[in-house]
Amino acid sequence: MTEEIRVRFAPSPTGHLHIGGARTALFNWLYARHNNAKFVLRIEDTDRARSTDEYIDAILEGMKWLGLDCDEGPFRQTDRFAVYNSYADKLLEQGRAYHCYCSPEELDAARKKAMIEGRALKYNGKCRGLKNPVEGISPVVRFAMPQEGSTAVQDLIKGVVEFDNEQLDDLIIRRSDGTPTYNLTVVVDDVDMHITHVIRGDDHLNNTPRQIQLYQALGYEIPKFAHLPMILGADKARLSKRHGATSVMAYQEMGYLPEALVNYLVRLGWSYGDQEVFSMEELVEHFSLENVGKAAAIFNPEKLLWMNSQYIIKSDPSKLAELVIPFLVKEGIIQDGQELDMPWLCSAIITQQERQKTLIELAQSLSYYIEEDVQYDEKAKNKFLTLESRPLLKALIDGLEMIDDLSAESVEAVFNEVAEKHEVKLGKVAQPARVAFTGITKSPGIFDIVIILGKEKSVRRLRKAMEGISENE
RNA sequence: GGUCCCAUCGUCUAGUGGCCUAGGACACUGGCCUCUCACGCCGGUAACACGGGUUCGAGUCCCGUUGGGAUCACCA
Repeated sequence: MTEEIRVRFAPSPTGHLHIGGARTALFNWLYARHNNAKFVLRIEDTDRARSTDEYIDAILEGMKWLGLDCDEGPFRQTDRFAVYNSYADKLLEQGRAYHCYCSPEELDAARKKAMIEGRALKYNGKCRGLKNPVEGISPVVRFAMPQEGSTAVQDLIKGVVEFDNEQLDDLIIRRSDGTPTYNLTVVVDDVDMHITHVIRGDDHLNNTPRQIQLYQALGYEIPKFAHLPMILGADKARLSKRHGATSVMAYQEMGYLPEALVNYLVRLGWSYGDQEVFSMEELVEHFSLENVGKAAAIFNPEKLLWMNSQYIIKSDPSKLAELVIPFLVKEGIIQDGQELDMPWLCSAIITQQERQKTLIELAQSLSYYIEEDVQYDEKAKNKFLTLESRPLLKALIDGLEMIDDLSAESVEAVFNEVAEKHEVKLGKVAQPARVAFTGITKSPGIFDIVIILGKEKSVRRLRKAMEGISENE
C-alpha cells in the first residue's frame, strides 16, 4: 500500500492572492486532484505585524473564485505556536540550537561589512559557543547548521541541486519575542500535516537545504520537493504592481472568467503537446510535474485576453447572462435590482458572445439592446445617415411594419426587398440601418438585431434616424 | 558581491541524439467568408544566446562565456 499523497498551499496573508500565488495554488491543486491526493491550505501568519484577517479572507475568496477547493484547512500557524516552541525546545535540548544575543543593529552592520568585502552575508556564529546567558537581553534561538559537507535537494523539476553546508547560515528559528520563524514553522507543519510533496515557487529553492537540515535534526523524513519557475512581468522583473493587475480578484473585476485565468496560468510553465485550451477535467487528467518547464515565464496579458474570449465563446449563454448582470449595473446600463427578461437577455448575448473578449465588453455591447435610445457615433452618422439613405430607411420602416411575427426569414425578406426595389446591394441598406439601431458601424448581423430589438423599437429607431437626416440637410 | 536556478520565434511553448528545411498558440500581417464587425478558414514574417568539445550525426549530452532571474531579514 502506497503512502497517501498530501500537498499544501501555504500563503502568508500579507496581501491579496496574486497571480504567482494563484499559480502555485493551482499546481498544487491539480497535482492533488490528478493523484487523488489531499490538498491542504495553511495560512503562514507568523509575521503578526504584516498579516491580517482581511487578507486571509481575500486569499480564500480568490481561491474560491478560481475553483481551488481544499480538503483540509485553512490551518493558521498562529494557532500552533505551542507546537513550534516544543520543537525549538527539543532542538535546544539536543544542542542543535542555541541562544543568540546579538542585536539586530550589530547583525546589520556585519552584513553590510560582508557585502562590501564581497563575502557571503552570513552570521558569524558568535554566540554559538556561549556558555552563559547574557543578562538583560531576551535572546533569539538559532539553529546550528552543520558547517561541513553538503546538502543535496532532490527536486522534481530542477533535478539534483547541491549546496555546500559552509554556505548555510545559522538561521533564527525563534524570535526574541518567543514567536517562531518561517523556516521552523514550515518544516514542523509539513511534518505534522504529513505533507509528502512540497510544491512551491523556486524563490524557495535556496531555503530548501536549510529546511532539509532541520528535518534531519528533528529526525523526520524529507518530503519530495518541486520548485516551480517564477512568473515575471514584461520587463523580466518579478511580477509587481508596476505590471498592472496582480491580484486575482482584479481579473474578476475586469470581466475575466476564472476558467480562462486558470487555463492561461496553467500554460505558463506547463504544457501538454500543442494543446492550448483545456477543460478542468482535462487538466486534472493530464497534469503532471514532468511537463512543468524550468524557465521563468513572462505574463502576457494579450494571450490571457484571447483565452478569455475563447471561454466567452464556449460559455453557455444563460451562464453569461448571470455573470454579466453585475457588469451591466456597473456600466450604468441597468439599475441595481432591475428585472430583465432572461430568455431575451440570453438571445441578445448569443449575438454578442463571439465578438466580446471580457464581461465588461459584453455588458457594453448589450447597451443598445437594453437602453431606450442610442447615441450616434459622429463618424458613423455622417457616413451612413445621409439624404441618400433616407428613402431606404423609410422603405424599411414600411416593410417592418407589415410583418406580423418577426423571424430571421421575415426580416431578411424585408431587407432584401428594399435593396432590390432600390436597386442597391444589401450593404447599402444594412449599414444605415445598423447605425440607426446601434449608433455604430460594427455589430452582430442586422437581422438578429431587429429580432432582439423587436418591431416597435426597431421602427422607432429608424424613424429617429430619418428625422435626424432631415434636420441636418 | 557569495550561492543557486535558468536560456528555442517579441511572448507562452513542442522538442528527451537522426522523424527539425525546428511544430503549435498569442500578437502582428496578406487573403477568403460576409450586410459591418467578430468568429472561422487558408497563407506570411519571426527562434535553437555565443564559443568550445563528445558523436558518424547536437536544439537535444558535457564544459566555458554571456545574459536573465532568485536568494543571502528577529519576512514568508
